Amino acid sequence: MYRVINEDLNEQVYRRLREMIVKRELQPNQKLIQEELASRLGVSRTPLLSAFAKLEREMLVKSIPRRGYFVRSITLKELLDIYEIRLRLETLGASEAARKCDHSVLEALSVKTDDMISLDAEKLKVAFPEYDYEFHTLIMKMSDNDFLVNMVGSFNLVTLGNIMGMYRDPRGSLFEHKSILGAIRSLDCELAESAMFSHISVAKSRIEQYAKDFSYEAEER
Amino acid sequence: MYRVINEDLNEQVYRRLREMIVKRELQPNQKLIQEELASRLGVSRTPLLSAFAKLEREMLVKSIPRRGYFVRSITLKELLDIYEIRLRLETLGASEAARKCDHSVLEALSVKTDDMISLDAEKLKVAFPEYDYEFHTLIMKMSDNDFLVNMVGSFNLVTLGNIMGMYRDPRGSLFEHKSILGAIRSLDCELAESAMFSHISVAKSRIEQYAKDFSYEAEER
DNA sequence: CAATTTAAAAATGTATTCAAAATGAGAAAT
DNA sequence: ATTTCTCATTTTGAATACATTTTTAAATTG
Repeated sequence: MYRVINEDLNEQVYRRLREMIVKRELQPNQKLIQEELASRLGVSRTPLLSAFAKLEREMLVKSIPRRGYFVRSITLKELLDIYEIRLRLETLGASEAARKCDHSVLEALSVKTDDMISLDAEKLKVAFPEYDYEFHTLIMKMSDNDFLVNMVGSFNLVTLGNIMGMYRDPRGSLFEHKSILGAIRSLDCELAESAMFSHISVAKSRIEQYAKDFSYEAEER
Repeated sequence: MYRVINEDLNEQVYRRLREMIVKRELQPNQKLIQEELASRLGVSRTPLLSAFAKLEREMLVKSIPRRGYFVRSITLKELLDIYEIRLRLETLGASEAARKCDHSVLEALSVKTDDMISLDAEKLKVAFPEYDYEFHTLIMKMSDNDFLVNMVGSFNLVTLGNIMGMYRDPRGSLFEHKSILGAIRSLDCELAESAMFSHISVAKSRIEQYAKDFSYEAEER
């Protein structure tokens, strides 16, 4: 009676695998041995293959025919390429979000942001990545452009898996988030767009800086 | 001996299905009966399911658990949403293409464009869609941002399937293409970006106009 | 001892099978 | 005549089965 089945195994396996990759339970470049993974997840290889197909299209996994599926690793160049795209897409999203602003979502997000600000440094570091993903995703949702939600979602996911542990000061990001939210609240499209632009620009240069300092290893393909 | 196997059945089936959808051999909203399709393509349902999974992620197909897969139909709103995204992404691509210009690709594309211009109206109408897809794809390839190539490719595909037969005057597009190519040839990023912007803007308003004139049917979801 | 060959084991790609759910046609009831 | 119910048929979801290829490790060779 209470049961809701709008998710089949395919979908569940897909979500779980995605999570395992993003959280680095599955290492970059690691081969995904089908039997092993399937029994680990308690399913057969069949739903696994559909999940691989989806993950391949969002560049989280790579297929080499007859040799198997591998967790895709991202080079620094690719990470910056993604930021270049985010810079274009998320500004569009922010602008549209300001136009179609849903205040209940907006206020919920504001509260969450304030909550994060009041956390101590240690807790913040742990909780930030997931919050950050949600922040960006929800703003895209406010734009009411499903394609945008989809694409930005999968990019942020790729980003997420790759910048874990290279955040500098999450607190700075939080204040940038607040100004983006402020612009959306006042329905100012252009301001929202430029606030988002500088937010992502900062993140991007943070990565460039990090790459210089710690010579981000460019994994071969 | 001559055989090259870097494509498995999954990939072949995926490509073929994609083509069938874009070329309207499979109608929007049509249910994809697995056994039937599988035997039509001469494969089992297994590779079909992987193909569905990929097509679902690029929004060409929609899954309703326990009921099946359906060819996704695109509403006018969604089509315009896609154009909004193309406007952001392809401008980025054009700008980068001008920065990293590969002259051999550029000249090949220029020749092709001139060839199109010299076709008579009837032939042009037939040949244009495929050429147009190639034009936009190759420019993204010149940008050397794989993610961009991927995303724009799948969007243009969706577009392609939906604006077939609603082109007004392909010849106008061709001259816009020439000015984009000119800007890239002279390595002028900003000019390339703005030329691409106005090209896509024109296409977008053409669609808006078409929608007004012929009341584009907004298919229900 | 390194390089090559060979044979066994493991893993992949794909088809097949089977249980559970959805669909559809006809019978019964209102 | 329309709705509801029943049951056979179709279709899906997911596991299993099997042929082919890849990997591995041992055995052989130079």
